[in-house]
Amino acid sequence: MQRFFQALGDNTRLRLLNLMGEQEICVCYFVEILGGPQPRVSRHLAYLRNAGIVAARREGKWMHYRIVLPTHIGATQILRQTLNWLKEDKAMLADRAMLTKACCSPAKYALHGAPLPAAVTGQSCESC
Amino acid sequence: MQRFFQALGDNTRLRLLNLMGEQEICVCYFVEILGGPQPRVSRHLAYLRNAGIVAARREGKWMHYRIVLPTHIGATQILRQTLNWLKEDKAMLADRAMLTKACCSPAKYALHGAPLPAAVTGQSCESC
DNA sequence: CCTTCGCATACGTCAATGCGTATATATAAA
DNA sequence: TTTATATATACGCATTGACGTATGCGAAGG
Repeated sequence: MQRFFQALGDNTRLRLLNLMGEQEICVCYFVEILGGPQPRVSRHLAYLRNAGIVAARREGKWMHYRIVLPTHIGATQILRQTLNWLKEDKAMLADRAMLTKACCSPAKYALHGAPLPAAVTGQSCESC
Repeated sequence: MQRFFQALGDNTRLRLLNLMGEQEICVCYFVEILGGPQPRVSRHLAYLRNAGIVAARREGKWMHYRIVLPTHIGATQILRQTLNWLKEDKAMLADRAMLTKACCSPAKYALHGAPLPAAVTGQSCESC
């Protein structure tokens, strides 16, 4: 329980969770959107993994992360509430916007050949 | 937001919040029930105060702490959910039980003259 | 006053954690 | 098999935070 809240007590990890939301996301998108060096993203993902909040799936060279809802119902509700809270935050909204725009200019975000997240695949983008 | 979760990411602070619940509690009860040295309680209360989660009120020599619901509705819901989660925990339940029993044997808990918490005042205790 | 009591803070120490840089690992491509 | 790409981990460093002990501060009572 303590560990659960500690995992949520970091802005980078909150950004990662916000980007995952309901869907599975490739690590390369995290790196691109957060903007910092790649090991930072990887370390925070490992932290969330150790806390049991996310799970990883390998697909070729790429790793996809997704949120796994906790076994305890109370923790699940708190996690959902937290994700809803993140939706109201302006910076978090900007992050999600970048994820959507990635379908328009993958080259711009240096995502050459990276698999598109589920929400982007087959989705129309108004700025295209 | 980060700060909010960091404040919840410590077992001692969760115990303090659990004891406060809906009511105002005197610091001496925290010290007695948690069992450790007094500065530990005081420091964690200060942490919660700085995070804006609790507020203090002086009454003579005694300090009373209470939970203040955050201005943001989302944070309030998460805090409530957390308190409900604490209610299911066995150790937390034992803490609250000690608070109830305090009305039966204040001498046993070395609470000589300390003001009784609101929930205990005028409340009948089955073991008396 | 001066003491006592309840609580807060200062101090030093130690473990945990975040960071960037460098490097290891794993898969795919050439 | 060599090389490149995607991700993870190792390392050293700086910061945070939890701890116990000692001390300061405010309020009550002698």
